[in-house]
Amino acid sequence: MQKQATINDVARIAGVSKRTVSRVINGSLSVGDTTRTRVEKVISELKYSPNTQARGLASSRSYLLGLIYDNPDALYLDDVQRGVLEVCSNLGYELVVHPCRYRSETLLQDCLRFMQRSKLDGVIVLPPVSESETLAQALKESGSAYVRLSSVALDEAKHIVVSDDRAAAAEMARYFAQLGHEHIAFISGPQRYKSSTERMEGFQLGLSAYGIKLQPDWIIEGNNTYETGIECARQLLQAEEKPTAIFANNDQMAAGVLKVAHSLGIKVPEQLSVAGFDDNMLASRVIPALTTIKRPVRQMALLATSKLIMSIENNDKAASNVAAKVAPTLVVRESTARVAGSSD
Amino acid sequence: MQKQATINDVARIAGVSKRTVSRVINGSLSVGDTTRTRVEKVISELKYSPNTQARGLASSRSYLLGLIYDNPDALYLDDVQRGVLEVCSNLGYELVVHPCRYRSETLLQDCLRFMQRSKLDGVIVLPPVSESETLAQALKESGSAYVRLSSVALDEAKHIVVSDDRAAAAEMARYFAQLGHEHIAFISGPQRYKSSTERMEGFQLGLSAYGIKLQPDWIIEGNNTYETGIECARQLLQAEEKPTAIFANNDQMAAGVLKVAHSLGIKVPEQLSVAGFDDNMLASRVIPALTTIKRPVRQMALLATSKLIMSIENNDKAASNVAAKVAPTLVVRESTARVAGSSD
DNA sequence: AACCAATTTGCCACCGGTGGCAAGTGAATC
DNA sequence: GATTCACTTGCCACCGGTGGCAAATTGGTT
Repeated sequence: MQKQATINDVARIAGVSKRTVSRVINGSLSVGDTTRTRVEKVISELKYSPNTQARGLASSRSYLLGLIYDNPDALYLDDVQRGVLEVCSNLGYELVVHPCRYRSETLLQDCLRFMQRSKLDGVIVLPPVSESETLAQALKESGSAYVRLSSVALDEAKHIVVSDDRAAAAEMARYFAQLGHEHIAFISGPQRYKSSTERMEGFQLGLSAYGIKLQPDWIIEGNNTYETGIECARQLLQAEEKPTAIFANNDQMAAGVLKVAHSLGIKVPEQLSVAGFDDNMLASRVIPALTTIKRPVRQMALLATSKLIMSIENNDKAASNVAAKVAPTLVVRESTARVAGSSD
Repeated sequence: MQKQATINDVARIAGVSKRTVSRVINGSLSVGDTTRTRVEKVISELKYSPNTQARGLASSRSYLLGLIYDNPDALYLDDVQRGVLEVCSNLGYELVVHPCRYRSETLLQDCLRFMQRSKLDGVIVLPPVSESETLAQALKESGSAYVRLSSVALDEAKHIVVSDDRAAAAEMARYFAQLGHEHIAFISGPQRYKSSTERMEGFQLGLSAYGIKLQPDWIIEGNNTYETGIECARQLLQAEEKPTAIFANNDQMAAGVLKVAHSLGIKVPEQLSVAGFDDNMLASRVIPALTTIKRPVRQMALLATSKLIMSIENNDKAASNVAAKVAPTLVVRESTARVAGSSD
């Protein structure tokens, strides 16, 4: 357990003051070339690396980012995290993960406390927590850097990355319509989340362009889990009159639909078309592989992190200039087909 | 952006010295009851919470734990992370995640640098990085607290949580044998990882108890991904002579087997039994649902984190006393059946 | 040679806590 | 009433950096 070299050691050996060493570390302009070289040499010889806590204490920077989320799908979280970490490690930041309860009364306290306890330089907020305007407001007021991921443009460009779920859902509608489906059901996510309502509205809008209307009893609300996907699918598929196509708010629930269809002996896609939303790993693993909407999660994470770091490093304009919107795309696989008995 | 209360504010208002406030915060015994109460009142009125950086600087504690891993399965990582976070948030720690490259030359530097840069109090190391003895050695020498997750007991009890994958694989062997299978193939993980060899050896050992021997050309090495699962399954199932059962080193590869079997028109489990290892979310989603081995990942994470925090808080004996071993268990679902044509 | 501005460098206070030790307090003991 | 001792409390230095400002150096002008 050898002791860590300090800035004083470097200063002493290089024969300069610690203030100068500090300047070298922080890439200050006003350091003579010879001095800089000498100091850098000593730094690398001593394998010196500055104490982040001391640095943070003095400069109120921690090089720590936070990721705030509430019980996300494991696959989604993993994608996001990978993306964020990629940028972080390139730019010298570390990532602290922080689950929380969106619906808790103490969400605000909890998140703010988290930020100040760990002295984070900024946070990335995932849905559905990102939909909380009170949290966003509190973050803004506390002067923290933050970026939200969302399905709706809720904030200024520098604070948000949005995916146009509405348009994507409309595209799925168009695809269904073109396959000749008219009896279509939708398994929605919790209606209290914007991402759910966006997708539903987009889907309805898309269908209406073809004169198709979702019957109210063919809109069922799940909570985005596999289990509720199963429940909703049972309701739909055990009824007298069955839809020929089901669009689920995410891949997990779509997988549930496949399971129920299989257990009822309903052939997918011959008798029933099924589609999901996300295009996560599950979508390609199941049989038949799911037609779905690919959300560019990783890309959103990259954008969000870039924005965040730019706004931390006091370059808000640059942060605003990073693209703030991404477009999910339709991915056609095996779970959808032309409606039985229709020609094109 | 209101200013944060400091220890001095609390001290002034409570009419005590900051040293006393510090004592209250740290739960020191030698503080009078009346004083303590008064200070606590002020603390909560001011919503004071100590600055972790300053605290860390003075006491060399950061209340930050690290999670070190290399490209794990998303589902595995999520399970671990949830478990770790559960303990963390109860005990006032935060978690910093740190992916790294196991096979990189700079693994050691990278990890040590990570630890000292962020002044972590301790780290949890996941397989396969946990199998690196040089890293473990370096951690020990640097005096850092650490706990490894592994399939083999590589370290002292206080530094490790192991799952007995060998025994679990043997149990799968027994199960296969009892179903009457004799023509059995195994899709292994990368042989450079102990977790892979443990499972393979356990499986072989288990089979040998029934006089069954794995033919060399029915042992194929994948790399634990779905894609290699598919490749390996093709090799096995397109051959002249096919196995009646395939055991894959993990669920991802088992899912690949299901996909290939389906595309070749081989019925699972009627013509082919398939089993995986992990029991992650995927296992129950696929059709037919996978028979597999449930690894108590979350439990391992909980144990590891408890151990880690105990050993940080200087109670190594207690850390050693926390159970260090967990037993994965067989979960029978729909993908396995008695071999065709056999009675029991 | 004297002067000046621009550039480099150093000094010292400070960030917000903790640790060691001394001082103060009150009750018990003689 | 004086002495002792255990228990509380306060003082001050220190952790390892950064920021503001002054000092020193540099080189170009007049």
